[in-house]
Amino acid sequence: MTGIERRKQGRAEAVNNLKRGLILDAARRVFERDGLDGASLRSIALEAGYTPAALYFHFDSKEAIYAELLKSSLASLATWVNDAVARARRPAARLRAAALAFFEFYLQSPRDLDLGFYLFRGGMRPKGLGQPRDQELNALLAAALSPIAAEAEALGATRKEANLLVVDTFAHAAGLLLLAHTGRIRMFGASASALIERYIDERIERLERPGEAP
Amino acid sequence: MTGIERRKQGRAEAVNNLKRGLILDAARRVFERDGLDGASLRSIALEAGYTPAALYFHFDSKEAIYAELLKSSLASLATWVNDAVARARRPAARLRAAALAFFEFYLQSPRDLDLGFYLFRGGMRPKGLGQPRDQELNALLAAALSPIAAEAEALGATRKEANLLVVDTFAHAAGLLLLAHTGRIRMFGASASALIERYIDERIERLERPGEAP
Amino acid sequence: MTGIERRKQGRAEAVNNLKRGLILDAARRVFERDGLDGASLRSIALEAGYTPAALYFHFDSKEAIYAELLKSSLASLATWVNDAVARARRPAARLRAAALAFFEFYLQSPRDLDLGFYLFRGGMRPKGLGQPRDQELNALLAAALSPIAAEAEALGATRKEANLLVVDTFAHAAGLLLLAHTGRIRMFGASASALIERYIDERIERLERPGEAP
Amino acid sequence: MTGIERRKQGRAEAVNNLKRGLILDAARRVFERDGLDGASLRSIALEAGYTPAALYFHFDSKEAIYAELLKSSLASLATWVNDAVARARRPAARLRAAALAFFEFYLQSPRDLDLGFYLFRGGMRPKGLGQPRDQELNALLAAALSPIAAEAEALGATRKEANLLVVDTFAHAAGLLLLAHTGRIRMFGASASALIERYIDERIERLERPGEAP
DNA sequence: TATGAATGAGTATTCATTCAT
DNA sequence: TATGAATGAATACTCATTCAT
Repeated sequence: MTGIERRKQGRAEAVNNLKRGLILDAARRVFERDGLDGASLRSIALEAGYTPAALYFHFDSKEAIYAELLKSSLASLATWVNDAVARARRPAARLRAAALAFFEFYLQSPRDLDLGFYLFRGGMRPKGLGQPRDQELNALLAAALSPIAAEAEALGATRKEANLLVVDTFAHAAGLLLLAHTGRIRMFGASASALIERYIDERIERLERPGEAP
Repeated sequence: MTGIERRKQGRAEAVNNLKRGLILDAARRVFERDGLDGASLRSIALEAGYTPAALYFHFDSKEAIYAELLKSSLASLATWVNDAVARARRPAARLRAAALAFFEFYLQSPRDLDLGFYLFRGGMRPKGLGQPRDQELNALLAAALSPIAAEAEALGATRKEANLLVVDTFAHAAGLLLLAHTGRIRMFGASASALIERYIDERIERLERPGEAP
Repeated sequence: MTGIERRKQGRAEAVNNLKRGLILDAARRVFERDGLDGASLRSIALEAGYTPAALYFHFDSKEAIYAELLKSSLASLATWVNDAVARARRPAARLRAAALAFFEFYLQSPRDLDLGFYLFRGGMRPKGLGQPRDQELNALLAAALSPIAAEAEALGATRKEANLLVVDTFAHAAGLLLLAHTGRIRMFGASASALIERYIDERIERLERPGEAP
Repeated sequence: MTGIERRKQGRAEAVNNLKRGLILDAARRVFERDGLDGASLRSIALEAGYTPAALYFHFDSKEAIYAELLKSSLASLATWVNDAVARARRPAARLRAAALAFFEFYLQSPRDLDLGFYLFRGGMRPKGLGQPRDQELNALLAAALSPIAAEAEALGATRKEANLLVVDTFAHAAGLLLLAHTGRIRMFGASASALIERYIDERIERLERPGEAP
């Protein structure tokens, strides 16, 4: 390949990625506007200024678009969590930061939560997004949560305890987010943020208290 | 209205309720068989031995059927929780029983969980099931969870603390159920039942430990 | 059922059959105009003055419409052949009449020939019109051809010889029709009608000539 | 044009023809694999290692590819028939060989028969493959069948009788092939090969019997 | 109370073809 | 010569809902 060709191809690839990105942006907007069920291939295409058929040059199927959206959502999540962790020093603070970052990411971005639930819903029904894709997304989620486990181990937890802490934290956060995003937490006069903080602090305290079972 | 007319009306209403019940049974079966997405009005009608149009004499819309299903699901939940509570004596045991019953109800009945999530999902998007219906369903959920609050107060918690306990328990259970029903809890080698028990026991222990903030 | 109800139902059924008939007529027109490939469900519906969705109340699928068309085409064929046979007296004349009627039916109605080929084409590919339907249609075709076999037996042929005569006649007629309807017979300066007549007459002559193998 | 230019052009043309051939090979494979309806331009292109658009540099349209395929199919047929004729000596045997070769070519190659029917089907509908192409293909078919006529004349038939024999033979063979390839000949417990042989032998016998009308 | 017929909007996906690069 | 992107029209079929009967 000559230099010119290389540059040409590079440019073409860049354009390509740009277009893919624009389509994904459109999908995000439609998704934001009409919810997951309203986000048909057709509406995504129109929002992006394309014919439905045109999307098939950039994505294999509607599900592929969803998967890509989820992937980038989970990537953002991971970045967000890692950034928060990086700003803290001591393990306890880092663990706390990771858990809170996870929670806050979804608290301020309901659509990402919807997407995440979509991933999970897929698992409820047999089809989902296809097994390989599913595993990839699971791995991304696990990666975003991994700092929690890592810092728990740094605080002296066993690998197993650390894993359980991840599960518990995820569960508690997910449940609170559900309540928060549907306005039902107000029914009880509670604040999701306050509750998740309290939950995490208790868990950390117990981790740090020596000579006690977790 | 004459006596005869009244009796006529009473009979008609009874028949009416019976038919509604049969339709709801059919809906439950379809829903169990095909999941939420596969449960079209058409398939519910056919399962019930009706034409789609006939259902509109008994329910205003497809959503109304869903709402009714949810209502009866929440009623079952309340019964289930109350029965569990009734089998225990001391407040701590009763609280424990209530929380575990809530969890177990949904653990063994994924379709009811789907319905519950559907209710909540409705809240995420603007439409939902209509505000009055929403409030009714919220009240039913709150009622099913009320024993938790009641027993917490019996253990000395303030009204506010009791409410927060309800929220926390609900959130933790919901999160774990999500993980359990999608098989993702296996990813972490954890058991949802064990985790919810541990969570509840800790909360109760803290409630009972005097002189400590919850 | 009361008399009134019976009459009501009878009327409803009549209307129903009428509408089915109108749709089939529309299908025939579209088919005539655009050929088999152009006869989409959509175009049939529009031609009939319906929305595509409406056709599904009268037919299960597009293929069901095709099958019905074929069925009625084969029924017409059978009637046509039987009528021709009935007008002749002696077996030889009846056989001749049957074979020529078969040929002429398709000679003057190219679209019915197309439909018939569609039935056959179905057999080439795995799918076809569904096996039960396929067998029903095969039976209709066989029935339309049955007078040929019957009269051959009346002329002294064995069952087996009679069957082979049917096959030969069908094949020769089908081949000539193909040539005729595509105008290719003119290439050879031949007349399909004359050729089929000659073919049949020879076969009959041989059947009648005693002491000779068929 | 200079010599160099001429050689350049010659080379370019050779490459061009080679590529056309490769595309046609791919088309044959796709066609064999997926049948006429499954053979989209897209799948042909992919099978050939091209993008769909690229095929338009080598063929005017999808129909043009089909036509080319047909052309080469008919050329194969002609070769096959001529080879068979060449192996026989006496006119009667040569005629017989030609007719049987025609039949056998299509008996063992259903896809070629499909293509042939496609050609003819085109004639049923107004469009077809375009008149000039149609005539070319007709001529190829006529050429493949010409030995039949030639040998018939060698046996003493007039030009006209010979032509009619070609038509009859073609028709009978085509009809039997239709029955054979759709499995319907089994319905009648008959064998296409046996029937075509018997038919040909009778015709030859009649040709040889002197003093009798054909 | 129930039906059967009908609508209109919608679904994802495929197709042959065109055109700027 | 070949590509990648795009089009526009088409495909069969499903959906919740309405309405005359």
